[in-house]
Amino acid sequence: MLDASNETAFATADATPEAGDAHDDPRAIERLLAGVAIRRRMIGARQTVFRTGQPQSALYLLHAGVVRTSVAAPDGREKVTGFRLRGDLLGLESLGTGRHACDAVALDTGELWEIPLAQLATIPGLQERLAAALATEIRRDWQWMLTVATLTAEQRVVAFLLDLARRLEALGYSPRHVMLRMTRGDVGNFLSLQLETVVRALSKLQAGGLIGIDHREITIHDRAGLEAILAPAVRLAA
Amino acid sequence: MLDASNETAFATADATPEAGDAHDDPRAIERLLAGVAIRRRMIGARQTVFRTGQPQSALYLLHAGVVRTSVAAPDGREKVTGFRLRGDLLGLESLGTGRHACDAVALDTGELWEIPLAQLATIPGLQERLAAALATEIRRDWQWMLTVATLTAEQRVVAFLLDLARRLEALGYSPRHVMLRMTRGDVGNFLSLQLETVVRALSKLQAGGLIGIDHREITIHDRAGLEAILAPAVRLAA
DNA sequence: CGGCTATTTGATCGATTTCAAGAACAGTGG
DNA sequence: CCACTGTTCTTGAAATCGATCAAATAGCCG
Repeated sequence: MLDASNETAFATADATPEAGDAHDDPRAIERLLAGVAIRRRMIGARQTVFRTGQPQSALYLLHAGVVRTSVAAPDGREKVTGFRLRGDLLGLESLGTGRHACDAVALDTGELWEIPLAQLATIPGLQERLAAALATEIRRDWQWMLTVATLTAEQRVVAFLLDLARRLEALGYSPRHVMLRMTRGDVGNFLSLQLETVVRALSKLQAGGLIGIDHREITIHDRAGLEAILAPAVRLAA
Repeated sequence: MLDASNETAFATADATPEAGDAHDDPRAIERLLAGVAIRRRMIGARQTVFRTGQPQSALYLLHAGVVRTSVAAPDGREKVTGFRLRGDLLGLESLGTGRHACDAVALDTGELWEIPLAQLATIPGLQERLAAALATEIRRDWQWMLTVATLTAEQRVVAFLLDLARRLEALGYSPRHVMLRMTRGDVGNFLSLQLETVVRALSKLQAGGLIGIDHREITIHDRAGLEAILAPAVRLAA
């Protein structure tokens, strides 16, 4: 039978969609790449890793920095699909098409490890891990779809902060200090909110003493309080 | 080489997210399975193919019928992630976890081809195709996220109808007659709308002579007119 | 023939968007 | 080093689209 470890935890942590995938050790893929010819690429803020339509020649393992991925319609409508941190693979969504299917833009300076597509089949065990990484991305997307579709503006912002704090903590950073590398507009786009709504939600959380705001540096003062904001939805289960 | 037909068409047909993946011939995977030990499984309306948390032992190739996939939070909040038709693979999102990550429920009678996970590695060329299928699902999800996040209620309903019509046409059905196997509530959940909003949108389209409604059977009277409803967004590009 | 689910339409409400305007900040070049 | 310029952030006020509440009808299934 199933215990609470995976999917239940996944569901409980619904507001932080990636929680259930802790078994995807960020360093697992790095280990697989030992001895493989990898090109390192440094990247500066606002530089693009790749753009929609460009021929895809490699996957990129993000080794440092933060990258925003987004899809866009020809009329300019745009949707941020995620913010990628160290250990995340970029370009997975384009496998099988030959061309990139999204834009990937660095939000600060970073480092990418380039894995040529030609090498993929030659690395033992990588195929299975790639499939697993793709599946993880799908589950992540679905959890955010659920979050965006069912929570209020304030709850979404809280879910975003807690998710980011958790991911940063997993990478060894302080879970209390969340440095936003993206604009309020980016956050809003990701959460399907206007940037003013994000600002208001953050202001309200600050006014309530739950967080501190210093420009892009968010300090989490009351984690339990933040989680309580997500709880009303959870409590309905009782 | 790859011409512009893929991603460009993908972008232009943004309202019908799966348009760009026509190269994913539904029968391509069926061909790969020639000679492989496949168990067929018939399924009736409202029966579940699998549920979140169940051990995953196989992938399922949907050979007939329509299946609704959804994720849920413990408090009952639920999000429909897609409606699967003939040729779609079920269970991809769970690869690497050992347990199913969503619910899959048949909306009418259907037939599933069961591909045991143990067989996956033994079928030549399937690994690459699985990765491609997973990537296609990610792009599909992102396009719907974009659609839901940026279009009005009426536009979303139109996008849904056109997408379904296109997919059914690709399977050999009439592009004029869209048989909805799901409830208005299901459609609304998928589009992040209340069922009443879906009803009103459909009623308005019918009043405008664009479609005909006979319970779950939708007849598309004016395809160009429907596309024009999506056009205002597109026109902004000029 | 019930009993339940699904659909439809109307009326009202409200959370978020939209519009507006000022302030703070960051990057740039002189 | 500092002025300049454009971006980002913040807050207020008003408007709106879709949600919510309500109720009647119609199907469907057993």
